[in-house]
Amino acid sequence: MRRSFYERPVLEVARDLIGCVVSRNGCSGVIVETEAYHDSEPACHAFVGLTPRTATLFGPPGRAYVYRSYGIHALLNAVCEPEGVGAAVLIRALEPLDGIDVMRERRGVAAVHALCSGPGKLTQALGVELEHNGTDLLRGSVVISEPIAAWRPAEVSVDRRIGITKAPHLPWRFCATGSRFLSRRVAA
DNA sequence: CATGGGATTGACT
DNA sequence: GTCAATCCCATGC
Repeated sequence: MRRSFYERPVLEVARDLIGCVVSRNGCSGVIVETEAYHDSEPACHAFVGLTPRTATLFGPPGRAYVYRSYGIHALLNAVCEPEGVGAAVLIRALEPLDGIDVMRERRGVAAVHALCSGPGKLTQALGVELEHNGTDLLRGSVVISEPIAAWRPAEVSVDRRIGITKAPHLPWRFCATGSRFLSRRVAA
């Protein structure tokens, strides 16, 4: 993946990340669900401006933005758009590829479709933690790479974002159409 | 310094 | 369907 891939409008990147591969220390999966966040809308953490928390979001594209959600889960994002713009793509679900037994151990569940079918689940399965905030997704310990040949990028479905109270109507969620590894079905 | 709100998940009715 | 766990950090006094 090139740096320029991320230095684009966050909605384009969110759609194009479907089918790409997230890897971390032997575990990997195909991205099947994403959501876009941008500092122009209130659901984005960067809406409040530049603070210690949002510094990564306003930083260079292609880095990981990892934060703690509900005091329990670490959520993984890919920072987008030029430096100075606060925008990122939340990685919401993966189709597991490699290291499935390690993922099972970390997650405490056996079913493959339950390993990475949610933003908090996939970080637990891959061992992504807050210490990865700000690391480079091109060459860090968490890497996103081009789609593999075996995985045919399906059609992409669009839906409203999940679990937010602000700007809930924006159609900024992207899913691999028909995937069995989503966090939720796409609304009809 | 005290308070309150989550980009969630799993357990339970 | 409901609900609590748990902690970072933004905000306000």
